[in-house]
Amino acid sequence: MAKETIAGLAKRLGISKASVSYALNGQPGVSELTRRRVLDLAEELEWYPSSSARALSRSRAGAVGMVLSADPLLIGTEPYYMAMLAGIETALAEGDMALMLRMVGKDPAQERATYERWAGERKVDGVLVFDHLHDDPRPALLERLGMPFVLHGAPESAAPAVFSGTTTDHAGEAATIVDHLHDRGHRRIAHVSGPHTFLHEEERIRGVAACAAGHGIEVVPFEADYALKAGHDAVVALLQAPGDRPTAMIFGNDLMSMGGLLALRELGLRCPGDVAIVSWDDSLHCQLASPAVTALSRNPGMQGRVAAELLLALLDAGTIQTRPIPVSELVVRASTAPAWDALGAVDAGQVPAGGISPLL
Amino acid sequence: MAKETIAGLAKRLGISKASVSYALNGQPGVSELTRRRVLDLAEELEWYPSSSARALSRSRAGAVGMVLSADPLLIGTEPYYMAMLAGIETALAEGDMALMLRMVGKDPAQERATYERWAGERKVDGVLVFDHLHDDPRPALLERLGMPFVLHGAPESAAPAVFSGTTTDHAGEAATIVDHLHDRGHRRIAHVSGPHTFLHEEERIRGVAACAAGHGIEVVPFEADYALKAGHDAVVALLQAPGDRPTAMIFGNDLMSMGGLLALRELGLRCPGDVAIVSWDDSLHCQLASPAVTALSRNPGMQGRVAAELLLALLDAGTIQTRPIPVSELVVRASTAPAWDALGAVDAGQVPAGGISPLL
DNA sequence: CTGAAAGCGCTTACAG
DNA sequence: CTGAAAGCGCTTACAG
Repeated sequence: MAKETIAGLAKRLGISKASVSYALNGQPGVSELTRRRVLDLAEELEWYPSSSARALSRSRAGAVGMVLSADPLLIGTEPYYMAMLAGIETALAEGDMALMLRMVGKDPAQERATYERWAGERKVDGVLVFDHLHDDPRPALLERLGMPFVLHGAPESAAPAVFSGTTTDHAGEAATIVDHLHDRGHRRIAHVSGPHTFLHEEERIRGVAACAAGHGIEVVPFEADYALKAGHDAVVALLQAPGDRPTAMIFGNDLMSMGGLLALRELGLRCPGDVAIVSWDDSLHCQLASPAVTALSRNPGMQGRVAAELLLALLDAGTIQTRPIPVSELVVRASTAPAWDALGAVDAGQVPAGGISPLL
Repeated sequence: MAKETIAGLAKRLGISKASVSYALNGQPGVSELTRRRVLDLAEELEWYPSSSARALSRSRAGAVGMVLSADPLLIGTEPYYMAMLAGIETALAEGDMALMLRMVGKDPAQERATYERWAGERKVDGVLVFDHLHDDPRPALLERLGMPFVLHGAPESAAPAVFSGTTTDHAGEAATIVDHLHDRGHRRIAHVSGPHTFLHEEERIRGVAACAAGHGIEVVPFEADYALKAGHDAVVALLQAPGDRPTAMIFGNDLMSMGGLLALRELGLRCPGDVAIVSWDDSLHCQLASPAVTALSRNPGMQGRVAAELLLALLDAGTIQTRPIPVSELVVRASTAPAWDALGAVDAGQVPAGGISPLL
């Protein structure tokens, strides 16, 4: 069977190609009767218009691109990405847009080359950009390429009105975490962040410092790189440093939190007895750890959905807008249990009463 | 600046569109000098041929599709998928093919509808199909749609020569696991598998049974659904059942293994002292657990790469072939430590000496 | 080796 | 409301 085309349908129905097209696209110019006949025939034949022909004549690819630029190892172990992808794809599908995914290592040149090529080939109609960097070159590049984009996770303060993006209240998140640690009696804490090149890490650091200052809490900052090992090494370094040691530590993601926990065990320290832990990102890892780790639940699926919806609005209506990501919620677990509660859980690996069921 | 086209380049160079096209595509029909001039100009202008125009005239989309059909929750927490995606995308990019990703829930109708639409719209040139089912309707559907595909993970026994696919030696994997447990002295084991609708689970069950029979080991089969809770509940059910209880358990994936571990803790049982555990899938969860869980390392990234390469070969040359996935390796950890080694690690949560460093 | 022309399968003014 | 025609930007026989 030869592939059906719009011309074939037209001939079968004894009408013109134009009428078929109008009928298919819900445009005026055809009678209701004709429209129904076209639609019925298309369904009967299981026929769909060719996407490339459509793309060519409409000058619209019908797809949105996304470059995941991170250490493949990190991407594979960070549940964050997959959950966000799911949110993005679901929202795009509802808007009848396909998702084109490209994974490159932590190589800015490749990400840049991908955008240039996509723009040149008009392969995608827009892109989703993540992990806003300090002095991020990507907005300017995309602007120059004429490629619509949405920047996810810009700080509220730095939200420029010239392009679409989501914003996160990093200071608010920081306050949630620091307030909690203050409540638990901590007066000296360490903050193991991700690389300072990420704008959101700068904002978090600022937020933690500000809130801690208000409480009279001392903060020891420590820059790391989101890897498990980095969390481990940070703890070792922090605890070997001269001076009072911190009684609590904030880690920039779940992987580093796990590394930190491992280090504490190695050093024979108890969590939360000797050092409490908070993760700036929740995941199954935090839930399964012993002790389970208190974490900021950022709902990556919903974040992806919001970003995707902004891009759809930009492409459909040219609407440039900024939308705040709903505030994250702190899920309190055993790793920051108050001393008296923690008695039964200080030994890493002991499960505090009631610490399991919420998972199942 | 108006968008450049091939006609524009031709005019600038004073040659015909055809020559530009030949030069661009490395085809004969142009002098080396002309070819160079074309390529140089394209690079200077940062110009790329329109993908939709190309797709239309070549009748080739330049993209490959993949539909991830699983519980979003599972997908988000199963590192397996992301790692495989990375392998797939990398291989496709090398073959100059884009990856179109669609995520639908565990809904066969949606997966089917996606294939029908992709085929009708000629949106992708081929698809990658995963999780071979018992009486899987997808091969026949794709065949009918004329959509090239590669089926990943068919059992070696059931590898039909009519379409491309990768095969896994499930029986071999089963033997690796069962042999190991036999070595450790286990004579009664439970096998908590995924749903029997998956062909690979049937094969695993058969393989475990066969190998166990050879060793005189008794196997208690138990069907579950890959979720954390399922692993937990399986353990509870298995240990409450009358008769001798198993001294070791095999879980179909890492999530169920974690659930199983939680259940053991709840029940006050020791691992591996009372019950040893093996996971039929490795991941960071297995590595971080206490005790760390012995697991079959299946290298999802490489599996994705192999499947993608088969699809590229099929699309480029029409080559239908079957390729075996290299055998998986068993990573032995504390959860199956021999009794004497395990003395220091029986208490879930205690870290066996040397159990941490390999991670970091 | 090069040029003029048809074709890929749609969409969209423009007349009727 | 309908039809004939041009156009989207490439590729590819077919003559020269």
